[in-house]
Amino acid sequence: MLQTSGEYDSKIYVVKSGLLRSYTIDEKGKEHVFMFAPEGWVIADSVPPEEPTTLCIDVLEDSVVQVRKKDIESEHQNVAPLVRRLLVLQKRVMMLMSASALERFEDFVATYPDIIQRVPQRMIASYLGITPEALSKLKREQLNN
Amino acid sequence: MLQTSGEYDSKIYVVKSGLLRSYTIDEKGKEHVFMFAPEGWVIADSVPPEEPTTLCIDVLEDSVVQVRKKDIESEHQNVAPLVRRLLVLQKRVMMLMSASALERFEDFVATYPDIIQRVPQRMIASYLGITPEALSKLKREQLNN
DNA sequence: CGGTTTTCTTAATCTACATTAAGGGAATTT
DNA sequence: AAATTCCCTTAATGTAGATTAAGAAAACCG
Repeated sequence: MLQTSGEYDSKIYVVKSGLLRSYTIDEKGKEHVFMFAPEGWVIADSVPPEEPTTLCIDVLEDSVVQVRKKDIESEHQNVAPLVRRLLVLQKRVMMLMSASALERFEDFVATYPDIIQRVPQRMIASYLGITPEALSKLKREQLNN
Repeated sequence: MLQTSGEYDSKIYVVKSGLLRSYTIDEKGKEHVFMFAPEGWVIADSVPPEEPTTLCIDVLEDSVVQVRKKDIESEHQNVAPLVRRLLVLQKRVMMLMSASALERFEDFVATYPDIIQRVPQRMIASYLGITPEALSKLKREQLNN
């Protein structure tokens, strides 16, 4: 566990190897996966460091992680990764609003084929915004067609 | 209409006055509002300028808009607005995944109280990811409780 | 190894929201 | 002012996915 919600002075985690995950826990105790971060990725809560975090970040595999301070100054040489991240989130929002669970699943498989092998189904379901039961049904229907 | 999907060399629009909107149109011809941008806001498609746009951007009120080139270099003095935008999208994704339509509506009203007055209900419904009919019902139930 | 825990699946029932259809009111056009 | 168009609402019915409950299969563990 690298970060729970409500903490201050949140960091940026650069994944050298392994697999990290960020998520929230709602009032009913249900987890909602925000993103997965395999090697080469960066994961962080976008809140400013002086505000309490909303995301939890934990480790799904043995990992080597570089912990970096949120320093607006030191980041300003490259906005490119931030814009890339914006595009990913833009697409995610549009998929959640306009695509069915099956379409979102197929897009996820196509976009992150390696992650499927490495995390439990229920976390993929959570990322897609559906229950593990619904995902299980989806996959069966996909096979029968 | 400032931008339709499929165009190249997309711009950044800085809203001096008035109200802009970005959205997609799906295969069934249905619009999905991605965001509203009143005065002081910036609106853009996050795709790199050499790739085709996915969003349409149009004008909901008479507006004064500054059109800016997407120049990674010229932007790099301030990453703060990009991080702020990331936080907005992070929250939007989590709301779409974990909150009911009513909760999303109440959050929208609390966060953007001025926008409600200025845009048709069906666009707010679209932003929330529901139909105008569902929003209409929601509001009635909200009054009766 | 057997026992416990976690993960995944199946199936029945339920519910939030979509779809379809219709009507009414306000604004705009002729 | 009649006609057209746009916007919002109501209500009936339909459906994707949630919930609940149960069992099977795999992973973990004493």
